[in-house]
This record gives sequence, structure tokens and C-alpha cells, in this order.
Amino acid sequence: MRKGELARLHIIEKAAPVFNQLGYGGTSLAHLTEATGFEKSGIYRHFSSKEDLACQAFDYTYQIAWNTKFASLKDLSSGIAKVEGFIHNFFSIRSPVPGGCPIYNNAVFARESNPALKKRSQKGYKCWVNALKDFIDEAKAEGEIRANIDSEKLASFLLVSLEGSLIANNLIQRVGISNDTADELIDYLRTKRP
Amino acid sequence: MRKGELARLHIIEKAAPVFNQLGYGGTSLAHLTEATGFEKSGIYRHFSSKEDLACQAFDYTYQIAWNTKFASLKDLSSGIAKVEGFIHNFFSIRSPVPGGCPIYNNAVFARESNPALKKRSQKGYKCWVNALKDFIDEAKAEGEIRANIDSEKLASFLLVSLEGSLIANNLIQRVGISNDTADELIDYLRTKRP
Amino acid sequence: MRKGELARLHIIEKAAPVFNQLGYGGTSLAHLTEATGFEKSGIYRHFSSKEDLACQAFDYTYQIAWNTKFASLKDLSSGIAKVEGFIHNFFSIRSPVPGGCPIYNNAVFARESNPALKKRSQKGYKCWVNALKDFIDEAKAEGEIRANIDSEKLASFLLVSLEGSLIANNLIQRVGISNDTADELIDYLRTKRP
Amino acid sequence: MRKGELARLHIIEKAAPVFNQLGYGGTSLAHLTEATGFEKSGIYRHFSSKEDLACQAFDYTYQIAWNTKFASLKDLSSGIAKVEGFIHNFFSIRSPVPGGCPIYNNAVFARESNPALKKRSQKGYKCWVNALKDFIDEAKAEGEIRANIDSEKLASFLLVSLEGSLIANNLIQRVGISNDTADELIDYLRTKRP
DNA sequence: ACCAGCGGGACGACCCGTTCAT
DNA sequence: ATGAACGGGTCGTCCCGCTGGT
Repeated sequence: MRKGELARLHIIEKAAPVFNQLGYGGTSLAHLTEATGFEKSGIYRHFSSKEDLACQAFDYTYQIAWNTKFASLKDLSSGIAKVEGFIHNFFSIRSPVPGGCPIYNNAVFARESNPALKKRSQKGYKCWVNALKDFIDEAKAEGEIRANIDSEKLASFLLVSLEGSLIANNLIQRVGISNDTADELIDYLRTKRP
Repeated sequence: MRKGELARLHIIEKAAPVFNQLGYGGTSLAHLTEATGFEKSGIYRHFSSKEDLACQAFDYTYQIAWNTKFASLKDLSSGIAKVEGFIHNFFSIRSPVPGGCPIYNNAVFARESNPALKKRSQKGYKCWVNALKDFIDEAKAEGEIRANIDSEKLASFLLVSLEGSLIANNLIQRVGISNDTADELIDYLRTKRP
Repeated sequence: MRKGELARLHIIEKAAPVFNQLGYGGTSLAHLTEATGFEKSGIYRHFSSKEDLACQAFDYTYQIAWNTKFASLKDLSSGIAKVEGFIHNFFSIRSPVPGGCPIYNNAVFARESNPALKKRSQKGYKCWVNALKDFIDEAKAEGEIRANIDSEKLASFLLVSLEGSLIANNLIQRVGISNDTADELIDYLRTKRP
Repeated sequence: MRKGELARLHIIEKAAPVFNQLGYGGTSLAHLTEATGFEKSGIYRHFSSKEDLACQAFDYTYQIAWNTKFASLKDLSSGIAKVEGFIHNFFSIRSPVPGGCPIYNNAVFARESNPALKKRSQKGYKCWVNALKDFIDEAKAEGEIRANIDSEKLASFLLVSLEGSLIANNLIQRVGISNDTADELIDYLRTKRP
């Protein structure tokens, strides 16, 4: 791999947690130079603008979040196991990029500004809901969830609860909230069985 | 009321929606001068700093949010009605201060910075959970919810789901998410009955 | 006069020679802070941008140049005296704003950029040609210049020669060029008499 | 010719019009990389600095300007024909390097900075005046111009008028100015005949 | 008491000309 | 002949005191 490509990846890797924790507006180039060890112009060699870097950093963080949450689910044998696995992963497996879920962070940070990041958030949200919906449909086909349940409605409910819980967990430093939410959701899932 | 006090209130009233929509870091004094009609020094006469104003604006927004969500519930006759009323209010009654829920906005915005605002968010969150917990306890005493249910756990679950849903609703411009979440939560509550 | 208005005039007065000598692109805000004694933000309080200041500085320099070249001519009794007076003034009366004629400076400086300044240059050029043309027409009416002479053609010829000479004079530090040009032009004018 | 020498010439050829149109300060290396197709470091292989390249580009532009203006005059039979030929050439034969006359451009652009370019402008100016002076002396010897005429004075007058006219022509997009000036100068020359 | 006007110093993102290893 | 990296520069905005008038 070329040296420059390595530098690009290095910068993304170091910038991602900063953006994820401080937001786009809260992150200055000074933060980035410190985090990456590069001078400003060194960064601008690899990215056309702060926004460009922020987008690539988002993609990086998003991808990692996706992997940590979804990767292990493929091998599970049933749809219901995948849903429950997702709920479990959501809190217990910490992403190597600190700062919480990039989708929700940017949903708030970039509310009025930064359409590029907002679009990424929207796309990511829909993608996760769809993935959950597929799990639920799988569970339906396996007779583990009643057929009359609205899969998408349930999927989005699961996700917003988890995300909302993550933020609360970050706000109040008490891990219990996440566990409680996971418990409740698993509990709730049971009520959807035939 | 003194003239200065009126000016103070006017500034808060005009600044609150700006802070709530753009966040603390995203709001500049230029925004505030435009929104309030005052010069910077006019603002600084009534508030010691931008942070001071932001805190008072938060309190203002918070109080209004509280009123719009909780005020109408006092007259309801049963705990379960209050909980369901809260869920209903959460989406259907729009606060006069646009930009969503100040508690969650600042939970993300001020994650690493601005301890004053973060503390307010934390306090607000706990307060709302407690209020919900009281409703649930009331419902328990009335025999509408099983006694073995963990009130606080359920209360926090309700809140994080609602808040998470509000953000998603803001991200994806589809009102359905909120209604779906409300449906699911009401549905879930039923499973907690004796 | 208000303090701010005084500051505005002070900045223009100090900035004008810098712009006139170094051009728009060649003048940095660092130059301006040094010349004016103000910090950048002090300058930006009175001018919305560097370009804004440059335009006002141009207007100032232009006005002074006009005054030094044209003011004394009003009292002269004949058109031919005014034309010759202008030629004389063009070199002998030095503008208090050093750096030569703003019209021609910006004609070259702003060739491809800065439409605002270019338009000012164009307008100024036309204005001076017209003023000279009026003098020539006056001389015609007085029978001092042949009626079949193209006034505008002659006017523009006088101006471009003077301006071209001024630049050469600035390039080669030999005052003779200006005097020579003045001599030649006066000489030439005589050949246009009846 | 070596490959490197070819590259050097290529860069000069492409850079010259950029410098001539935007000036030294107005031309950035980004402009040059785009114009030449070379990377910055590729340019620095052949030129020690931006200033070095600018000087060589000036020399190139100057040489071409000289050729287009003076080359065809050699074969003319009389001094007066050469002078009139020069006046004619000055506007009608366009140099392949756009942007006007490098001598005058740099006389203004580099007024206070860039002594290397300024010296080139000065040298070029003197050279052109001398060439014209030689033509005039030739015309004198041929009895076409009065012997008591100051050759150098007349030569410099011709040049500054032409140059001044060229700039005006560039400022106001009306070709007439140049033709008018040419007419006037030819006219004026006639008054110098015996 | 109130507040408009003014000014400052630090910092915002971004681009400059240049060097060095490859 | 290039790609990577730098240090210092660009213009412009940040939040915040001070002065002075009403």
C-alpha cells in the first residue's frame, strides 16, 4: 500500500473518534492536527476539506459500528436469535470508536447544517432498520413471531429505543439503563410470539 | 416589572429556540443579536457570558417542555391514564420552542464540553424519569400494573424510547415513527397489567 | 462626528496608499493592520470585507486625484488653458496618496479579478476623458481648436499618453519623462489650432 | 535537445501567459501546475523558485513581444516607415502571449516588490525607447524628420502613449482607443517633418 | 440603570511557496 | 518527475470587555 494511502487511513482513524465525540462543528482543525500528528497542510493533502474528512470519518465509524453490531449475527441459526443478539451487541460490544452511535450523534449535531453528514445519518438509520426488519421477517417465517406483526414498525421501535437508551446511558453514567432497556426489549419481544 | 427584567426575559425567549436548534457551540453571538434585536453589550448586561445565557435559555426551554408534557396530566384520575397521557403528549403537543427536547439535545451537544449544560440535562432526565415512576407507582397502587414490575426500569424505558423516537422522527421526516413508537409503548404497557 | 465614523475615515486614509501602491491582491490584512494601527476585527467592524474596504479606499484615492488634477481648472478662463492646465497638473501636483493614478493601477492590477474595482476604474477613466472632452469642446467654441477635430479622440489620446507616461516615470526614476510628455502634448495641441 | 530542456521550455511557454495576465503576486503555483500539467515539484526541478520561473517567463514573453513588434521592421527602407510600422504593429499584431505588454504589466504589478522583475521591466523599457530612437535618428539622417527634434524625447513619448493606450484598451473593451491613438501619433509625427 | 458602539486577541478553515525522499 | 509533508500565511469570525451617551 502506498505511503499516502496509509497516511489517509491513519488520519481517518485518528479523526473519527474526535468527530464522533465533539461533532462536526465542535471539532476544529487544531483538534485534528493534535489527534493525527499531522500539520494542517498535511491533512489537506489527503482531504479536500474538513467536511470531506468528516464524511470519510463518519463512514469509517459507521462501518465499524455496523461490524461490531451485525457481524456476529450471521452465524446465528434463527431470526429471533439474531434480533436478541443485536439487542445484546448494541450495548455489550463497545465500538473501538468512542462517542456512541455515529448515526444518532449526527442526527442531532447536524440538524440544521451539514447536509452531507445528515444524509449519511439518514441512510444509516434506514439501513439498520431494514436489517432488523429482515431478522424479524426471518423470525416470522420460522413461526417465532406472529405473522400479523408489522415488521418495520417493530424494527424501528427496537432501534429508537436502543439508540435513545445509549444516549441516556452516556448522559447518566449508570450502565443500568442499557441493561434495563435490553431486558425490556427482550421482554417485549416475547409478547410478540404466537 | 422593571425594564431590565423585561429585556432579560425577552432575550431568553428569543435565544432559547436558537440554542435548542443549533446547540451551544453552533450558536454564535451574531445569531443571538439577530434573534434578540439587541447588541452584544446589551446581552452582556443581563448575562455574564454566553454560557450563562445558554443555561437560562435551557431552563426556559426545559420548563416549557415540562409544562406542555406534564401539566395536563395532573387532572387525570388514574396512574395508567397519566402514563398513557404522557406518551400521547410527547409527540402530539408541540413545544412552542422548536428544536426537539432540550434534555436530549444537550445530552449529545454538550457531551464533552459545557458541564453546566450537561448537568442540567442530567437533572432534567432524572426528573422526568421520576415523574414517570410516580405515575407507574400510582398505577401499581391502583392495581393497574403488576406489583412486581420495576417502576424505575419501566419509566426509564418509556422515556428513552420516546426520546430516541423523537430524534429519529427529526432525522427521517416521517411522522409515522413517533406514532408507531407510541403504539408500541401503549401496547407494551398492557402486558404489564395484572 | 461619531467616533466610529472617524475611525472609518482613518482606516480609509491609511489603507488607501497601501492599496494604491501594492494593488488589491498585493495588499494583505497584515499590511492594513500595520498601516491603520487597528486589529483585524477593528477593521472588520467598519468594513464588511477586504474588498469593501478596497472599494472605499479606491473612491477616496480617486476623489483626491480628481481634486488635485481638476479643482484648480475651474477658474481658468479658456478651454485651451484648462487642457494645458490639466497636463501641467497631471505631473506637477502630487496627490497626497502615493502610488500613482488609481484608475490605471487598477486597470492592470484587477485585470482578471475583482470586478468591483475594475468597474470603478472603467467609470473613472470614462469620467476623465469626458472632462477633457468638455474642455476641448470649450476650446473649440472659443475658436482655439479647429472645429473638425474629434474631441473625444483627442481627449482620450491626451489621457492615455499622460497615464502611460506616469507609469514610465514610476518605472524609470527619471522625472524627465513626464516633463517631456507634457511638452510634447502641449506642442501637439498647438498643431490642432486653426 | 535533452528531455529536461524540453520540459523547461514547455513550462515557460505555459507559465508565461499566466504571469502576464495575473501578475507575479496573482499567480500561484496551483495556477502553474494546472497550466503546465506538471506537479509543483516537477516545476521546482527546473526552476529554483517561483521568482526564477517568473523571470524566465518574463524574458520569454518579452522576447516574443519584441519579435512581433520589431522583427518585420528590419526590411523597411526608411526610418519613418519603421516608426510608423512600429505604431501599426503595436496594436494590430497580437502577441501569442496574451495579457498585454509585459514591460508595463510588471511596471505596475511589481512596483514595490520583486526587484528582479522590476529591473527587467526597466531594461526592456529603455531598450524599446532606444530602438525607436534609432529609427528616428535614421529618419533624421534621411531628412524626414527635422534635425532639431530630440530623438529620445520623441521616442519615449511614442512609447508611453502606445503603452498607455494599450492599457486603456484593455480596461475599456473598445478597440477604437488603440486605433485613435495610432492615428494621433502618426498625425503628430507629420508635424515633425521638415 | 441601561445599552449601543467600538475594539481586541485568539482562533476558525484553508492555501501559500518550498523541501525531501522516493 | 512525483507525492508527502511543513510552517507560515490568507481572509474572516469568535466571545468578550471597555467607553461613553441616554
